Amino acid sequence: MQRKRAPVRPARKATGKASAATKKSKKAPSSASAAAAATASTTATDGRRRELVLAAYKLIAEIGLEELRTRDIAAKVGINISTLHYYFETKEDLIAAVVDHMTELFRTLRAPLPAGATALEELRHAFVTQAYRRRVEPSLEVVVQEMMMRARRDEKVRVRLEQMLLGWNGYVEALIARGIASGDFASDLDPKIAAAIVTAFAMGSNVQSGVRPSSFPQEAAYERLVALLKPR
Amino acid sequence: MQRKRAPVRPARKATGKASAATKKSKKAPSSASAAAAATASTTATDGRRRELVLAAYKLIAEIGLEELRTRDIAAKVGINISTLHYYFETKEDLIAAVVDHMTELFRTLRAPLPAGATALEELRHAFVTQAYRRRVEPSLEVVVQEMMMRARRDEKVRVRLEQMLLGWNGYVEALIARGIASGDFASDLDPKIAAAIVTAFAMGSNVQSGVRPSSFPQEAAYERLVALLKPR
DNA sequence: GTCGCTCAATCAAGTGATTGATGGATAGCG
DNA sequence: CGCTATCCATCAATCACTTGATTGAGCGAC
Repeated sequence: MQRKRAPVRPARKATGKASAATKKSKKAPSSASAAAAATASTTATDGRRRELVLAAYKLIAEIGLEELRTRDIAAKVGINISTLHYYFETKEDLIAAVVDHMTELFRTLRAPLPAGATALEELRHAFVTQAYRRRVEPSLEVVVQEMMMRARRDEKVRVRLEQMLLGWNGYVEALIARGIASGDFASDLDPKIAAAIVTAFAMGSNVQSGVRPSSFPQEAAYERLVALLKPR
Repeated sequence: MQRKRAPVRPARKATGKASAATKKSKKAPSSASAAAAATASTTATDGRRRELVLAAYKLIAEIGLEELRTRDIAAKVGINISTLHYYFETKEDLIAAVVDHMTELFRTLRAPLPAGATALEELRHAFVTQAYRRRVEPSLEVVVQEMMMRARRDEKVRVRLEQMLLGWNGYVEALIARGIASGDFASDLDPKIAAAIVTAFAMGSNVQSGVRPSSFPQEAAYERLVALLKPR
């Protein structure tokens, strides 16, 4: 974003272009080779990409995007900076890949939901899941918030984050709609609006907890909010 | 935070210490001279400090803390970098001053509240104020969010932000307590918990709106949330 | 004449990215 | 099978520029 220096020496430009073109098609064979090699694939090309993404993800959680350096990411993986640039053309690309990883975590990392749970139980469970994420993967909410900030200026990040938020709101919306139908939630609720309230609260609650973790009554507030949605 | 280089040449160390000591006492005469000189004070020492803080504040809103550079701040004011360092020993100090300015804006920038408003009207008005701030000072919410992120790693910022959040929550809490007493809000509400819900929602609502401004129903959600607090 | 304010010049440590080369695996050919 | 042509993954070295901070001097005012 601030580097973008024009190529100094136009030599080897053909090779450069070729490598760039190759890189695009490199994502494809990953799943294929993984399926074929089963166990040994973790050290291959796909493994390196993943290692870099994981290292960047952890570093962002530790020191923030503001102080994230490509050298530190490479060092954490134990490779040279040029090797990092072999897998990701720019720092920006790597960050976008981190957002993908983060989104995947956000989607899959959930506390187990008892089968046959009612809508009310499932909405309560959404909070349990939030606490669960904080316990087993405390980096996640930090990285999410860092990316929210970056989304303002980085288009790649914005697009991905928008999808994540839409998916999350959609899930909660469907859940509340189901709860209204079953009588768990007040019948005069608009599912979309109620979902906006719940997700905005959850997000702002995490932000405030980041600044004043001891004095913000996160659990009680969520519990009370869910209760407010019940029929009166 | 990442520079902190030890002084290269220990020469003029006494002067350095003296200037540092002088700087602390420099905040004091600002108000005194301002009161004395009335109009001409804006160009004096106090004016420069203020100019720098305002320039930094605007730059943070435009490009974010991640890409904030002291050179750009100085250039925006039209002065040299060393002059910036004459007023603020470190970048960190300047940022802390920006937080103070931001907090002051957050406190004072409010849509006019009709006299004799009920608690319910005043809570609604809090949302009107939020919209008002977005209109007359759109930078504010961006800077607040940027600072929230930085608070994790910058103690000076964290302390100031914590105070701001406590003040805000306290205001809403008192407001809700008053509303409960007057019958505007449900009697079974815990003011502290309800305030946490309202402020967390407001904050998360701003964050989501930053990423997906068009699709997030900010107004309707706030309106509905306030309605949920009414007696049933 | 000294005190507050300012700047040109410079420092030292970065900072993202590039280059050219190298060891090793794989494929192609006779 | 043996030999070479590619390609993949990697790195040391370096580029061109950035970045927060410092120094020492100049200038106007009181």
